[in-house]
Amino acid sequence: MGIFSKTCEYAVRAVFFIAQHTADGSRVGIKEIAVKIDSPEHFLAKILQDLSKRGIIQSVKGPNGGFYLDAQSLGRPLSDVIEAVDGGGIFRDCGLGLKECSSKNPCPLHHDFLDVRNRLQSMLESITIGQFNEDLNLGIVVLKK
Amino acid sequence: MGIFSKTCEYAVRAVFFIAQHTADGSRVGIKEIAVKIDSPEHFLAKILQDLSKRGIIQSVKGPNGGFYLDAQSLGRPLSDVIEAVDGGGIFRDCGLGLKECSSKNPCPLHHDFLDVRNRLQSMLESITIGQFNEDLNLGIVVLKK
DNA sequence: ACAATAAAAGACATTTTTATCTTTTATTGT
DNA sequence: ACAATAAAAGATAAAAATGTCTTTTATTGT
Ligand code: FES
Ligand code: FES
Repeated sequence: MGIFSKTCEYAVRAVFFIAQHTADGSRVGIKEIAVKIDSPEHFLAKILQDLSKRGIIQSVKGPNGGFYLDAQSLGRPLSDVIEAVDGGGIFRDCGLGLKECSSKNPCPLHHDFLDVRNRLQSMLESITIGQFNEDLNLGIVVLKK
Repeated sequence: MGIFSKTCEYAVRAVFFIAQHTADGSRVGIKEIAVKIDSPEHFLAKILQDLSKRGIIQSVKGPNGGFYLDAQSLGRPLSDVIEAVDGGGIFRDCGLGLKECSSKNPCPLHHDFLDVRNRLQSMLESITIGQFNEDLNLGIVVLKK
């Protein structure tokens, strides 16, 4: 497994895809998303249901329904998606699994890990979901394979 | 879960503990290790068996037996333990789970992730298992709680 | 040789993650 | 109202990670 859970990877890829395809206010369906980001449809559906309940993404049922992002969602930092799915532990927890991670009670890796975690966090906090669209639309980045 | 699997966390904590307690050539038993690093004994036994087979740590059976580290093992970078347990994916794989992670086929996070991964890797490669002993012996770092 | 010791190995159980399928509910256009 | 649509919700299932227990093998000291 990578840094994030597979569930989280699907979530981020899906959110990017939704952002890219709904900038104009339209919606995109679960089937298309699943195919385009290469994820299992029904599993992804669960993930998006959860994100929808949390207000990270928006959805409407029925004809022409689907998932989309409103202005507020587009303005969220990507870290919100990560936290919603995997929790914020990755930004805070000890790399060696110790319960209390602090400078007063450091494990051998504490200080170095702090640096890595902070970098990861600030990177994911400093860019919004919407901002990725530019690169996606320019075709210089990709969401599949 | 943190950056590493729980299995990997146990492994690293155990290796540190072994290093600290066998600098003089003695051995330390699985029961003591498990208690001191707060891990399930039999599960940890499996992990250490594997590390022993791979030559990352050393072991001898029988009375006064146990686990220890020879000079070569003490000189290994910590990244060797991580790779043995979790594989090297964490240093190489795409943060969004794409199969081919490269600058020619980058996901939206590729460049930022590259930086984070490289930092993590160089940090884990640049310090040897034995080098952690100083801090451990000085009591300024800890392996439990 | 023998008994004690401690890791290695094997078998099994639980939990979490990942995945699939079916039914229900909300929405839309006619 | 009605039929079509698409997400929400529910029920299972498969796979992987994590954890426990028992038996076997190698080593040591006597
Ligand atoms: S105590 Fe381990 S990373 Fe802080
Ligand atoms: S393609 Fe995603 S991190 Fe490289």
